[in-house]
Amino acid sequence: MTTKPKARTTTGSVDRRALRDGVYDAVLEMLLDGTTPPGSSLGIDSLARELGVSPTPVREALVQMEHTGLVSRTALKGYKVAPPLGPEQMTELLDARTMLELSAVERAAPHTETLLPDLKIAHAEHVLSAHRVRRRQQQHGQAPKGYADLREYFNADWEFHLVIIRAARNRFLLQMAESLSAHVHRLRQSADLGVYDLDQAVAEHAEIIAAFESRDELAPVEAMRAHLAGVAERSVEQA
Amino acid sequence: MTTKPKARTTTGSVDRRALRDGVYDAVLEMLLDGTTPPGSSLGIDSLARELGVSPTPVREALVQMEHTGLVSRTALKGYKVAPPLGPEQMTELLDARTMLELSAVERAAPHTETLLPDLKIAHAEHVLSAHRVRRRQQQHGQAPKGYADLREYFNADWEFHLVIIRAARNRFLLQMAESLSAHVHRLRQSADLGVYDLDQAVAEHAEIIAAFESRDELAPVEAMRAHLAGVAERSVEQA
DNA sequence: AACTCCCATATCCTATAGGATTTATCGTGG
DNA sequence: CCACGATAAATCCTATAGGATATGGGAGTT
Repeated sequence: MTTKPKARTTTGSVDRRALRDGVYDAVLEMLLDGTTPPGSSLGIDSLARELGVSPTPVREALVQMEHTGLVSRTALKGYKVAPPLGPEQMTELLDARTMLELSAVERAAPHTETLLPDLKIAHAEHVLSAHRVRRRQQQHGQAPKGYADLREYFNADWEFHLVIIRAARNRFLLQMAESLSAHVHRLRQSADLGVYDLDQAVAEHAEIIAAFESRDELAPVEAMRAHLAGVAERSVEQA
Repeated sequence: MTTKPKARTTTGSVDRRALRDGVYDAVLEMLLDGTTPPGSSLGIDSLARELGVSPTPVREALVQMEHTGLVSRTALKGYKVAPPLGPEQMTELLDARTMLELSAVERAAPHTETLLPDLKIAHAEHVLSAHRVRRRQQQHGQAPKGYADLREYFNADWEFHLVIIRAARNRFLLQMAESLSAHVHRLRQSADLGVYDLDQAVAEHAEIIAAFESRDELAPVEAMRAHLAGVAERSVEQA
């Protein structure tokens, strides 16, 4: 499996991506798939052999991933998959996310004119991927099990939020949001959501857009607050 | 040549610090001293030779430092010191910090009883280091030039804020704050503050403590807001 | 039977070497 | 005098090897 020689040299492409970025993506995919149980040790040369590279880029990718909280390192002992988020940690995550996104909406409101087109595009992508997931679910009976199917939907959903955060014109807020994104994804992975969540999320996103279109200063904040409250409710519902 | 490349093994402590952590601290110190001009390239094996280690731990330390924003990496080109914060970036930083710390104060208010002792200790340390800096300034005439003298004061000041943020009992907020700390330090380094700022900061911190002691829910938030507004005012005053 | 000590294996951490790429310098032509 | 191209040095990126350390199992003792 995955025994590709990687075509390492002289690809002539505009990639400009070092090997460590590719390793980072591979490990991230591996973690988000949920195949690796939490607490299992991530051996460096094990990953190196598995990916067909040397330990050095693997080490760098793990260092980069350390700050996301998905892996934890113990000096001279190695890396291991971080334990799953407990109930109180989940509450903390939702709380921090709410704080951050509400502030972002406040700061994005003055730029509603330039924000709305991008937001509508992101919403369309979200709706489309939701349709696709629903179609897939109807075909395969239920529970597509393969997380890769939902991956596209999650990205579209998160992209909707990112568009708003980008409109806040504050790179530190954006940095914080990206720092939280991995945890948000992992939280949703653990919560085996059903098909109803899709409809509700899409509807709440639509209300956020409507709130922005109303040109009311407070409406978007309230719409986002309602949406995140719904997300929190649906998340703890699983636990 | 202030480096001790030897005798790092089996110190008996529970730290278990690998070499890459030491390199990280060394590079951080180097950057915060302000001796390295922004935009200058940080050669990997240059640092390796300078610190007396191999390139591998240097590389890992730089990867770890990449996410703080103090250094920027271009694939296949190397690392360089990040450009200094422009005026709008400074505004963004203060804005993000205000948002974060006000939220932290709100969440810390319910735990005032356990918070106050630690806060008073941190405040005492802050006052002490302020005295020390003032004494030093009176001796050396003015402008201690050596940033290392102010380093202790900055840490004490920031520790005061960290105590409050820790009391918020939200590890993601704390993570965000630590992510911002490097930028805050660098901002203060560029702003060559005078002795009056010390008194004002100490006074405002004391008012924050008084606000917590008043057992009023809103008072601490307002006190922190006033403090951060003062910090912003004194920062832009330099530009 | 339970505990301690010791050793073998696996892994991490650091150092060194080689291939690929970028940047600087120098010479030549317009 | 300026622009352009080729060569050379420096640097980055990756691979491999060796020393140091933690973990697991077995023998011996109480």
